[in-house]
Amino acid sequence: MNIGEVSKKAALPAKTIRYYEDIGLITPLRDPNGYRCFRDADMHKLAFLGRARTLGFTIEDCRALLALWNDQSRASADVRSIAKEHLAQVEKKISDLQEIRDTLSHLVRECVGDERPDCPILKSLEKFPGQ
Amino acid sequence: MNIGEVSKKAALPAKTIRYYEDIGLITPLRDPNGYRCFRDADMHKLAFLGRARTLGFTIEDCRALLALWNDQSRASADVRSIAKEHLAQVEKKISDLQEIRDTLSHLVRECVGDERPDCPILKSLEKFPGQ
DNA sequence: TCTTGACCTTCCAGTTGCTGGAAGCACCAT
DNA sequence: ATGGTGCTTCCAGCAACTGGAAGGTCAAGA
Repeated sequence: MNIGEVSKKAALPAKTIRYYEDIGLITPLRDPNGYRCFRDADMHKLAFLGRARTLGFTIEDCRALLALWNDQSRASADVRSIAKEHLAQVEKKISDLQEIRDTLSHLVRECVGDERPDCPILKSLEKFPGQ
Repeated sequence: MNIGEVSKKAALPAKTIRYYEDIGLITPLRDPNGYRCFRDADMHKLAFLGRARTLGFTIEDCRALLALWNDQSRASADVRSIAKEHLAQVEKKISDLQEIRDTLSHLVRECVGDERPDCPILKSLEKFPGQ
């Protein structure tokens, strides 16, 4: 399989796939003409990567998960701890964003948004953080 | 005021303040010795920037907001539309993250996390996105 | 056979918003 | 004079790609 076909099947841009090769996440073979030649195992890895990335795992998380995936003797607990750690980060991010959303929607609600220059949003932004 | 004092008052790293000058968000004067010399107006702008950034506005948003802030004839509606747009992005991000959290916490709950190599998290990651 | 166009290659630079570090003045206290 | 802190500039790097240039390869059609 050439990169174009793989790109479609794995729903990843060709650029991204080449990048993943650059940083050593995958190692596709090469055809005599120099084209990358992807086997099923590569496809599998890319699908794995695509899924893990959409779940927000970092590239380094992905590298660790791939290693565990390839390790027949891995402990399920190792994988779980990576996922749990990541889950905690996601939850933190959600609550941070919720706080931001609340502040913003409060500001937007307060602002009549007309032609007058008087704007409560800008007024509020003048304040020091935490004040 | 030198950069150190400003850095403390505005709760922004000196590096960040220099960076903001580099990209033209602020233009502090200079003392004869070459040190940056911040006036109250600069402090104000930095406080504004700090607050807007903690609310997740991009630098370009901040540039636009600062311009509106300095524009006596601005319409409150212009500011409101930036804030609303940003609010929509924040809400989108929250719901994306919530979906991710749900998937992840489901996976983590499913996984017993023991010494055995059998791991439902890795199994699930094998699937193509959307399958 | 030639040409066209799609597809592939590599390499370099840019994105966002800083952050770290090196090398070198400036200033103040002892 | 010396030490320590604070200031300056500049260069490089982070994550995770993305865009674009310059060029090789392949299959189909005139």
